[in-house]
Amino acid sequence: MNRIRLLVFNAALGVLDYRLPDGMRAPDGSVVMAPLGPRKIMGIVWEAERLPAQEVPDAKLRPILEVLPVPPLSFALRRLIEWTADYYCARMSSVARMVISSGGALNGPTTMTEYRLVEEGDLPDVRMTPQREIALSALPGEQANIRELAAIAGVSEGVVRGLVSAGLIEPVEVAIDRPFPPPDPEHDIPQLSGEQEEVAARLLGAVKEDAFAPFLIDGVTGSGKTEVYFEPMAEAVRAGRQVLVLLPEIALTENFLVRFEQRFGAPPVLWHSSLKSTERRRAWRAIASGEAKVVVGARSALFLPYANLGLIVVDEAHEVSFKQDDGVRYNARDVSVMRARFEEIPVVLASATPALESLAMAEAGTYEKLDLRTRYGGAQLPTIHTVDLTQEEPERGRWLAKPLVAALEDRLAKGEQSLLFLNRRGYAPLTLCRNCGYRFQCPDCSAWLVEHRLSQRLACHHCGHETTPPKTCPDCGEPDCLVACGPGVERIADEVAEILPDARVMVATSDTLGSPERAAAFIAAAEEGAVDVIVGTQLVTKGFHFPELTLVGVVDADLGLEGGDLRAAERTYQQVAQVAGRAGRGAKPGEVLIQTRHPDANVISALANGDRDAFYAAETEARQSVGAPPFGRWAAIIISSENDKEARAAANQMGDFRPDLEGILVLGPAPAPLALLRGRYRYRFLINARRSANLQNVLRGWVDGQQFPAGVRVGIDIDPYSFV
DNA sequence: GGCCCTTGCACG
DNA sequence: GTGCAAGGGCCT
Repeated sequence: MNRIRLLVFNAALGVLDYRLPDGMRAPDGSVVMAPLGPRKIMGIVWEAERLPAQEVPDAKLRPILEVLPVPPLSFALRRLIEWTADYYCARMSSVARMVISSGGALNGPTTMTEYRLVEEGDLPDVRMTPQREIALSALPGEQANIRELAAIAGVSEGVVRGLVSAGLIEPVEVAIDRPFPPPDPEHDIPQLSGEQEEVAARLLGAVKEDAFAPFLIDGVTGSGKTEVYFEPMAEAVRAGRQVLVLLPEIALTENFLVRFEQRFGAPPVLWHSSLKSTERRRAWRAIASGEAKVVVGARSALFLPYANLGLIVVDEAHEVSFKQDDGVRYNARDVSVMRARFEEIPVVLASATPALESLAMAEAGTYEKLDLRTRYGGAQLPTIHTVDLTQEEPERGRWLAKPLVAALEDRLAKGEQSLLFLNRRGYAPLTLCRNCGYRFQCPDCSAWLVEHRLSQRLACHHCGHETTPPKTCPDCGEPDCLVACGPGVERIADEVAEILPDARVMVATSDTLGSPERAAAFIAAAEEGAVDVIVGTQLVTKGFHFPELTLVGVVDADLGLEGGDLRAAERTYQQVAQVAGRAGRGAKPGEVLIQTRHPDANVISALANGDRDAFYAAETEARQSVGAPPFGRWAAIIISSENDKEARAAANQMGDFRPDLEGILVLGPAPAPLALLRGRYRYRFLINARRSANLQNVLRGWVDGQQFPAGVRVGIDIDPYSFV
């Protein structure tokens, strides 16, 4: 009997045994289809001794149906799946799902059908409807499958199908195995500075050695980190190996891609969540076959089945967006290092403001730290001043203090660019009724609706709920009584337009730069000098390089210190330092003005004095005193249900069985700061543990030992970044 | 008795 | 996750 064990793609089932039919070969890591009752299920062949399963007699085993025509998942990737599931208390099947993230890539035809609008000219005469009009105006230039087109146009699939049968949208066959142009490592080798050359040479050596080696590039903003890590990438490509570059935001890739193409003469293979299904299949197959040499992706690219990975680079490694939730709450920075360990290859974390955890690893000698201390091309680091808002209070309804206004006027007169940073999308974070005090709140979340004046809507930033702002108060019925409270980037842009009527102002947020095309257009406009003042969120804190930008204004440096961030001080430091780094990257020196109500706070004074070491020292001490990372560990447990009573009862029940162990402190249950999110009521435990404690085992034991009603969900977040 | 809904469990 | 069978309540 040829028994095989499968990790199946079903969270509840987990592991099932099957029979391998005679003559069929399925080595460990093979992706297979197996029968399950009347249905089919996908699974991965796994080493039986590493995957515990309930014993089942031979007679009950059914034969698997087929082995899918893709390379088996490697030994290293299987170990990574196991490690990730174990460390983050996630199900292995959920992690495996991120590997097989392109369902269609595994089998099926090598062409797919996409649809696009028929060219002008020979349009058949058809009945027009409002929905069809919307589709026709939204779809020029788009080509995708029906579901994706419907999503792009914001109409139902039926409308798109109707247009297909009416002959206004035509099908196009697209081959999914079209090759990607290979990057040429010798295309345009740059002239590096002495300091850059040294770091590049060290990394290049590591790629040649082909062994696990974690590096931390600690380079000031504008020091040319990208050019430095391009060289070991080129070396890996020369050796026929694949390279993975992780970037925190898609909006960043545009600028990155231009530089990449200049260096390598061809674009890299992209991987991010907004790829269309054909693009996704094509990239997945090229990655699995080894044809994709350089993959540039968001965090989800980390779990792809690279055939022959030789190097991982994590740029802006301090970024919090690397820690998010795609079904599994994992930190891409940390998992990258583990992947490199299993693959036995070098990994490079690059940042101007490394996380305290990363610096601690470097200090302990686990990571090799490589410093870039000077800006490339002789540019100077900007001078930084604080503006004390308690002394220089802007008038009511205004947010820019006099010194900042004067500096903006000065730059405009000189024809130089300015950047105003405020980490708040939209026009105003709260809208209320002047008459009765009614506040617009999301029906599904405990959060205010944010006014977006450009798009004329009130939106919840947590769940996506939207309404159009009414003319009268929904509570008291009073007309013209709604007032915007507090600033968002749109409001700051309005204020700039009032103060500087001649200035060309541009808002840069995920709302305005959401797509790669719009991001590219923004960058082009800024580079051409077609913009005088950029008002942006964290999206503009990194990655951009505008030589004429000489002034950076931080509208509210205290904003990040509020709210539920476990590393608020560090995050504020990083954001402000990063955005400050946008100033004076060309020949002209830069200036940074930080508006704050707490100029004496540790973070702010460290920023103003350019004294990073002082900040990190103070932060280290603060973390040490409360046992926060890297000195201790945090975990969060969120219990949620659509029914508040049920959620509270479950949380209290969890509380009754809280672990009482040396070295583990359990706080809670308490309503989570976002007590209602997407219609679910949420309660939270925070767990602080000594490094030596086996935190994951304790949490698993605690959670698994309990039964809850069907509607209750319990989520474990290891190394959480926020309280919410 | 028939019908519908909920619940529990198998599914390898 | 999903389908099916068993059990219970309630209508005809």
